[in-house]
Amino acid sequence: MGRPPCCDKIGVKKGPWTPEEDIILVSYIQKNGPGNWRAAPTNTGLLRCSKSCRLRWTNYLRPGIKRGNFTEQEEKMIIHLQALLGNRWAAIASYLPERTDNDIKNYWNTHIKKKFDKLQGNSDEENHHHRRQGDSKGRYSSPSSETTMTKGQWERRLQTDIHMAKQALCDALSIDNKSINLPDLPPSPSTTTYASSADNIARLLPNWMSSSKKTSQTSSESIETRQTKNESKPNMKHQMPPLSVLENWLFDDATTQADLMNMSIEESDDFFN
DNA sequence: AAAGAGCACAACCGCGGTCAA
DNA sequence: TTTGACCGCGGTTGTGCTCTT
Repeated sequence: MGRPPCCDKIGVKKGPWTPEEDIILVSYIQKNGPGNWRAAPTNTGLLRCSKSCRLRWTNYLRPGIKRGNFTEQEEKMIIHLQALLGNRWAAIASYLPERTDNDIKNYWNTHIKKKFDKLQGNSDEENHHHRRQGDSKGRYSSPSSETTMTKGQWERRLQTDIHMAKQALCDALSIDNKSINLPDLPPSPSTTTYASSADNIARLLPNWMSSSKKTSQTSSESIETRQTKNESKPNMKHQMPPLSVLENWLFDDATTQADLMNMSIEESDDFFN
């Protein structure tokens, strides 16, 4: 069909958000809740497209977002979840509720990927395993992109990767179960720039915390504020299973996929040697 | 102190999925 | 069944900041 860009209207503002714009958007969401982004620009008078409003909210203004450096445990989680899920940052972010998918994606691209690049040539297994993740989109979302691979082969390869990733995640979980519960972490050092601190908005809007449905909203509680309106529909990001569920799935699922695993072992020889 | 390089991250772009008419 | 609109996601880019020379 060819959809025209959503932001090609004349007069739609682009670029960094100003504090004033943030306040307007937060005020609007405070009244109406997140969702119905289409109506946000018209109802608020913001010269922004709906997409930009949604992105600004989800990546920055939303309560409960933790900023600053990633902890070692978070990094470990990201690495293993990425191995498990591929570049599905939103899904990964659902297990790190205080981090946005954008943050995780950026962190992966700027930090973790470099670490693996450095390891190239030193550890074959690591390299094979993780380098393959880099083109996961092509492999998983578009099997046809590999010209010689049949659908069956592609599915088996996917199962193989899932199996390997599960093993890796099992290892990580058994190494440090504490990390699963995302214990209280010391406040991360926030940067000084405006755009890196959502607390600015909270300060600008003193009623924000108190007038929301949950009166005393802590960082973790704020996750529940996402369960509003539009978000009643199934959405992995907002119906995040507890990590114990992930653990159970990891261990229980192993039996149900026994056949596939056997198949995968043969396949895996091709991929990891 | 200045200039260039590299880094970090906010924001944009384009595509796919979903749903209603 | 088709079409169009909206939403969400992942990849990519642009820009400001920091580091190095």
